[in-house]
Amino acid sequence: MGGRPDAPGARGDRVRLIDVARRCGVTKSVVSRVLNDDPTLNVRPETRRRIRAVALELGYRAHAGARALAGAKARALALLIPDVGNPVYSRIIRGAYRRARQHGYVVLLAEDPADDEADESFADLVEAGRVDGLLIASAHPAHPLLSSPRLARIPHVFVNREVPGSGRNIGMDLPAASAAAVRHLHGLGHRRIGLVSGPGELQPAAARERGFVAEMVDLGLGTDRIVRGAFSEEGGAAAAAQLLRADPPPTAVYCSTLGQAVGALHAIRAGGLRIPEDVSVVSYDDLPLADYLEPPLTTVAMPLLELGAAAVDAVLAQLAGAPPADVAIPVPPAIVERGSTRVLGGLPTTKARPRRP
Amino acid sequence: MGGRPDAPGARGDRVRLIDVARRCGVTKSVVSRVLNDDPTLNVRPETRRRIRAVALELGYRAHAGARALAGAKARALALLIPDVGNPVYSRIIRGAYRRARQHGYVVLLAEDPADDEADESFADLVEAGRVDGLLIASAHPAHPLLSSPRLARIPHVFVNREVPGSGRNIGMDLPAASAAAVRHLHGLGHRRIGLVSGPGELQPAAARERGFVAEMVDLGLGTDRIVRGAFSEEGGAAAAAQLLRADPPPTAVYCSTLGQAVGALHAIRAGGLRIPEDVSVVSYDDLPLADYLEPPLTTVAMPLLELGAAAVDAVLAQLAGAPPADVAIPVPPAIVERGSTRVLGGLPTTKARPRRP
DNA sequence: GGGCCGAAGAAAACCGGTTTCCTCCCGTCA
DNA sequence: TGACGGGAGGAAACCGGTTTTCTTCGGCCC
Repeated sequence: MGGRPDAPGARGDRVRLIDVARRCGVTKSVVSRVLNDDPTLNVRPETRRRIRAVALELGYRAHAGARALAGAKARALALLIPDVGNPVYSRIIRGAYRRARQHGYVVLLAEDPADDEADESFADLVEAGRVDGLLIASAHPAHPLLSSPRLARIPHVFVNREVPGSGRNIGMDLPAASAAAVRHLHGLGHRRIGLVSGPGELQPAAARERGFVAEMVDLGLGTDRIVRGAFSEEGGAAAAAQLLRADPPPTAVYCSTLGQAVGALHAIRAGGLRIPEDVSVVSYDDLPLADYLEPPLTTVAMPLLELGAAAVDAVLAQLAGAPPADVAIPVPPAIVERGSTRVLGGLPTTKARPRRP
Repeated sequence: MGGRPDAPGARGDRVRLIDVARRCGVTKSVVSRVLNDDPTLNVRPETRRRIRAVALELGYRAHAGARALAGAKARALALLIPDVGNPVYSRIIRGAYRRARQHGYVVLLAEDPADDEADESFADLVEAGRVDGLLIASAHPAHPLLSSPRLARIPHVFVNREVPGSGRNIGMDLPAASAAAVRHLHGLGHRRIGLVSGPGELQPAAARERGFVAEMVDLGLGTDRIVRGAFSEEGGAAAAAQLLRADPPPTAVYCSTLGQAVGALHAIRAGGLRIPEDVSVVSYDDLPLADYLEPPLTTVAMPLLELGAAAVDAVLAQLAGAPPADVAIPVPPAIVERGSTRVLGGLPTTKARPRRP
């Protein structure tokens, strides 16, 4: 062997495929195929072992750009969320991260501008070849991306807010969530149950509303106490205030988001009523914050980690060649009981018969 | 011109540099240099114009991987945040996004595991060549990355939580924030002011505490009402409860995070006291949620958008060859007055003094 | 009219992988 | 003994940019 002009850190001290190859006395093609588990490759187990060991020892990591360039996958997915300030997404994000990592993928989080900037953002990620697939959280129907033909060229799914007819929806059982809330309140003796719903054009708002209506009807209750408001504290406050103006007012309110519930608590109290003595409140979305509201809020917990994971699975399936398909998360919603609900007219301590007032 | 075997979408219908070049009748080197504003290039203005027009028309976008591979920059920065569920980061994120975009960069958000997985996460982003620089939000002193020699090889800054001595801190005027809160309370007549502080080893907690102490001393007030708790609702609740056990208890409390404030409101009420009649509460961090707490929370608003933008500027400066340097955001904190503070003994309705049960 | 110069662009090497197609060698079988 | 076959790995093209070096051409000067 004549000298060794190939110091490990020849350039920029990045460990390259060829560094591993040289150190093993093989060519880079073999190393590449071993590390990628190419089934068509024939090597001695000993060589395979050695390559793996050296790669590990040197801390080799493929250059994502080079890999993407060579026609292989970038091994990255983008998760587009509309508002990074909304903690609802944090659990979805975590679920997605973990599952992606298990598959050797990275999830890049991006805040989705959802306006005319959206195109730019999309181009930066997809058309620049940074990612292989897209998880789109909470796309509203007017989202510019949805009407762009460019979207069709990359595998993608919709999470947390369905796009009807897309055949790419990863959804939870939203109607079941509403039904659970209604049943819970009904079990506590409530009959006049109001709904703080979301904007009519948003699919998940509509789904929760449908579930609410269906369960109310099933229980033989009236469905006229429904007010729609924005998915925000303000929206919840306004909607709740309007519900309370009904005569007779509801004895219980179900809110479509935790943000709305925060606003509703505020409005109810502003109206001179107590929670839960005068009005019980249940909210969709279980978040840590619920524990620290006044009073702590009873919620419907959704399988968000599973949702994120399932979305990753679905995109990876598309990448593997499968046609897109809707996915329903089988985990059912669960009521998390806290202090904002109470047996109708019941004392804090008594056993109160919930069934027939 | 013999036929045209170069259909626009020769492969995978991606518009390549060479597609633009052919259509302009020049070579790709010229196109590349025009689009990157290479000052050493000599072309006719007409050619330059034509190239730009064609690139735009075709919607050309450079492949990030190819670009990174060719030794140029990937034009992406990673923003590592410890908890995507924490809305504090959302404004920093937005500030960073916007500034980065202005410079033609993309910000990739990643949740920083801050444990043994951190290495993997780092490797996935940095060593895979996906990003050119790192914005590290809220690194705590024991963060595995800080002790890794690999960090030194990539431009990076610390945001929102300083790493003493790193010379890479992008910081706000934390002591000024505390001072503003204290002055505000002092102006309302409060003298016994408590502090719900954060974990002692966290730099920002310490900074806020220092500012608090300094201002209290300046005003000739006692600084013995300081309790440290975790940066969480639980931590705030526990710390506030302990403050209230003092004799005499504080008439006002300043909390180091909004999460702690939520817990503190809870604990204060659980102790049978009213806000703001019995205890005034101010919190660091102004977030939309503050408006909807019971009562709406008076806060100290920090220049978070500016912080994110400044962090991007700093990393880009490092990329351009400048040595790393600490940066102080010049924008001062501002008090946002809401319902949780009141003149000491002031009486909207009554004078009530539940001081001694 | 030849030489020189600068403007305008062409050519080619290279980045670090992936992948397809070869080659070489050895054992086996006819 | 020679052809064959498969195991083990080598060689090279290619991905889409960037960057350095080279060429060509026209005009100007002497």
